[in-house]
Amino acid sequence: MSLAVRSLLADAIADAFVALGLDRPPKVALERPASPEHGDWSSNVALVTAKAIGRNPRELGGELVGHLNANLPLHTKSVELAGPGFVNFRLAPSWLHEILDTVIDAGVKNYARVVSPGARRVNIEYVSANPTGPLHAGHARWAAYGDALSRVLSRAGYTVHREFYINDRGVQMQKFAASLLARKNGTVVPEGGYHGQYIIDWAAEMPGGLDTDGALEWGYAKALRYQQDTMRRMNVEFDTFSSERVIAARGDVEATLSELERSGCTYISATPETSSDRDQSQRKGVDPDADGTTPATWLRTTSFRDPKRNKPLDDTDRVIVKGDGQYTYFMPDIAYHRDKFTRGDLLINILGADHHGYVGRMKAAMMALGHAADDLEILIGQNCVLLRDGVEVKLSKRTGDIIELAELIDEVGADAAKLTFLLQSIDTRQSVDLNALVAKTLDNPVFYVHYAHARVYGIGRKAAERGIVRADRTDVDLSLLVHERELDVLRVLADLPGVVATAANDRAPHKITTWVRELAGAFQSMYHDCPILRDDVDADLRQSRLWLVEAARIGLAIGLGLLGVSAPERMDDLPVD
RNA sequence: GCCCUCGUAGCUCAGGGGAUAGAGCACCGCCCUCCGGAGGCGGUGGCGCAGGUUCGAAUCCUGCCGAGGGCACCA
Repeated sequence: MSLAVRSLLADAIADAFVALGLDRPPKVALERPASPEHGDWSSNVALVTAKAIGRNPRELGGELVGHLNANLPLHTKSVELAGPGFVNFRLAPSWLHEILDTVIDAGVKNYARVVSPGARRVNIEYVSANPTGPLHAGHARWAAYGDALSRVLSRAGYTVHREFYINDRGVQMQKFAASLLARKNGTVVPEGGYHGQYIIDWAAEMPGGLDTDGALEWGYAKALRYQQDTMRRMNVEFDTFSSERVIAARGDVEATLSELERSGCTYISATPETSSDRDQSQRKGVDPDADGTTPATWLRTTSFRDPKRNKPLDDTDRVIVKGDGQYTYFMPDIAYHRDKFTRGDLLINILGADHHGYVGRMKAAMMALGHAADDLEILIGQNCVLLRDGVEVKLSKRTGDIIELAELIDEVGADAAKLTFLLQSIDTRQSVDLNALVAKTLDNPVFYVHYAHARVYGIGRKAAERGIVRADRTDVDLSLLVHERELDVLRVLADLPGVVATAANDRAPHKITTWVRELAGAFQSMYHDCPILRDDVDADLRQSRLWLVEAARIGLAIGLGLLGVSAPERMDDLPVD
């Protein structure tokens, strides 16, 4: 596979340094140049190392090239010096035939299954909507992202546990129950209640005569079932649904609080500690009359530093037990994160940008519990803007203006919905035009990729019709594949292991989307220019092309699988022309 | 005021130290005696501004401008 070629060439360069009487370079980078004129593989090693050893980069590069040309590595046709000192390798197509062999040997199950250096047991929490209503279209981005990231990390050697947190206690639940009851009884929805149409619909469904607790339990069960059903219909999976109630009932909150207290990271005060308090290491006394506030228990979140930025993780300490003895929402959340560490050594949370302020304090809390700052990774995604007729649709359960995720899936299907949300980085705000997504589905990129995959099966069906059988690979001469379009497909396939590694490392599943679209494009071009089943195609060439098609199928299936998108064998609803 | 993310083609976005910045849509040309044209080939068109680091910056750093989101003893 490409990694094999890469390390083979890197070793050859390192050997060349030694042969020239120089120290072996600490690192030899090799990359696939953007322009084919720069060869198949390129190294900047001369540029990087020249200065340290007091040499001119072009001169050093020239010597390396000279040695490499006298001792050509496997597959290498020639080595050239270019630009400011790049060492460029021009390879024979045989390196791509080797890729083809590797892809077919490894298959969908094992090709591009890589082991990341940082791979470990990871717990990924995503979506985690409050059980007070349906999932809406705004949740879709996190569902698609969390699901795809889980798949990518898993292929990169992580052991993945997927999790959904249910906030089934607290005032939101009370408001939800009160809103249902108000609609049921025809009274006015209370201040701060939920106004969505779904409340009206659900209230009609709800049995009569329930008290607040009864309505709460009924509504909770309804919302949870509904959300879980929606996730299933989107093919988004979870291993665990964690209930705040269960965690609290187990006594985890108290246990966590006393652990924090024992750690010495808490203090009791009416106001947050100031730095001078700390310098004098004195406790601020109870100061009840300052402005009527009573003392609370604080977590010293400001005393932990972010090692990456070398800055404090938080700019003020945080209350965990209020003056009235009640926990803040933060406290049970800490207990939940503590619990998650039983199901992973690395925690990943996927949250919307509106939760950004929460990152530092939770990392600090985990450090107070003895974890490293890097053991909790909070991935903040920018929110998604939904447009209808070019106008932004505001989503709010409170005001009642929501677009249900279930409806979105009804209209466009799970695949189109997911791929749409996986087109771009979560660092960028995404605009999704619902009209375009729904009405112009033919423009949706999922169709292009699906079509490529279905076309592979189409070729298979056509071959069967014509009685053409693919021979054993050992009887097929893959070296007949020399057409640029054929080699392009193999070049893209060669990139996949690296793409998987980068996507995992950067937590960026959209890189898989970019790649799979590229493969689909290379395949379509190849299909157009390289006939396979036509009568005028040489029988041996046909056989090698059939194996190339199989490799493309494997790549498409892996890519789609990593995105959680289906890989159809035929396209059903062809337009009527 | 402070913190986070983003500013790349008319639009939606890739590219996130490397040599001539890519794709889709839109627009303009071609290509159906051919394996599914939901396709293929080509063209027009772009890194917000100013400094800095570097052999090399769309990419890293600083400032400014612009967009979005945060800064509770609410959840």
